[in-house]
Amino acid sequence: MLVLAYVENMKTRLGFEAFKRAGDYAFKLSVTSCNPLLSALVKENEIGDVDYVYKEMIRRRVEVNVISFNIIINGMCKVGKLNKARDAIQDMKAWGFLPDVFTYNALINGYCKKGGIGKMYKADAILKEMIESEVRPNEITFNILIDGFCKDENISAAMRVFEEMRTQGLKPTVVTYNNLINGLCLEGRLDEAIGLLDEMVGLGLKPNVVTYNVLINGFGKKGKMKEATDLFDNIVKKGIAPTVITYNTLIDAYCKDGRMEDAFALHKSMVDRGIFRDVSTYNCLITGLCREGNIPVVRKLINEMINNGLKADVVTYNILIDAFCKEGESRKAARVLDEMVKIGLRPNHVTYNTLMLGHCREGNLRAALNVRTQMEKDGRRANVVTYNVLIKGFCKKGKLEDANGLLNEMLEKGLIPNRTTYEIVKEEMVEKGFVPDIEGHLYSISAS
DNA sequence: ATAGGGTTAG
Repeated sequence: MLVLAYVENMKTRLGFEAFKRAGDYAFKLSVTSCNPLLSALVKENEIGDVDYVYKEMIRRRVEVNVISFNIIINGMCKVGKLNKARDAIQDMKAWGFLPDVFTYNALINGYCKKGGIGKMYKADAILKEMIESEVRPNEITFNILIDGFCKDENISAAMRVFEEMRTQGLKPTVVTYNNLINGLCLEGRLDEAIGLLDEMVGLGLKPNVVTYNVLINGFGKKGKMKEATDLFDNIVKKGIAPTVITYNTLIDAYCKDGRMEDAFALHKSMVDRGIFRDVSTYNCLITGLCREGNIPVVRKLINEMINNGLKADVVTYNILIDAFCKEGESRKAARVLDEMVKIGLRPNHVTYNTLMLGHCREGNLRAALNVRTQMEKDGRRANVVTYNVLIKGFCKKGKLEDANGLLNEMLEKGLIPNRTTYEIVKEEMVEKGFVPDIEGHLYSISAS
């Protein structure tokens, strides 16, 4: 069977083409080749093609099974198409398949990852729905929830899920501990993170490279470079192979600490270890160099990156735009944005917001507003950061009425002000005697 | 032939 042969050889595109060529002869296709194809497409994030294969499987009357549905539902959840996932669950029921633990885990994971307010509440509701349908959650279900609460900066809720998991007789795994350690690290609670590391070792669980990566990241972010470096040395001593992420994490920490020589030493040693540097490696180094104003070496690095077969990505361009803006060269930054569009990269919210911030810092509100128009033409809607940048820009120019108008506009659009919004309004408006329409509203935000 | 964790920019 051609489709399966291609997919097994990691030639997903060819497998997909063979699927299309197979025509209407169902006997040529079976679930044993369609499911691996679906699975490969999901891994490559080709959700449009997943949708196509799914519809065609139904149309051609390929026999589908519960695994087909689970792969499709997981794919939709991974790209945040939660409503589509729910539709697929209706389809699977109509076909006589009941959702199982894979189906529910995919859906819970989708809600945990999608972000937005109340997402964990929804994830919790699905857990209840799952239990009511007599599908038992497994350790993966709990790991997903723990990670979700940690990313929601709700460690205490994550700890409660951790307890619940044990009550259910499920044993925590390395992933469970990694999630919790990461949550604590991101909150700067490093002592507690180390406490959990000891606890997991005490239980006979072996920390893996991810455990070390999250710890290195946690200590690095706090500027505790001695500890971060020791952890890195520990990995090697324990015979655990560092990955490109381990290197990137430590390189980034050195760069932020202004230790560019140490960062470049690591960058060099990656070659000796046979670890391929990726765009992130270069982006970390370029950020560090830009901060030092060392543009000649930035150029050299970009050339090296291209020679290694890597291409600058949106993040690379965002770094360069930010660097020009910080030098008071927003017009040059605008040209960098044009250049990225020319080579086929689509600017994201960060790109536009960064450039707008640069214009605002130079007091050029017109240019900032033009960028906003450009961003909306590009189909990127203004977000909270966009408004924060503009509101602060107008305040700095003494145009408090306009800033007040922007605040109202932001609320009308259903955007939720964040802590930065609150601080800008407090420092730039309220403390200067101007009372914005939504002052009371903002106080309730700052309280939460 | 199906699920969970780690790095970068405002």
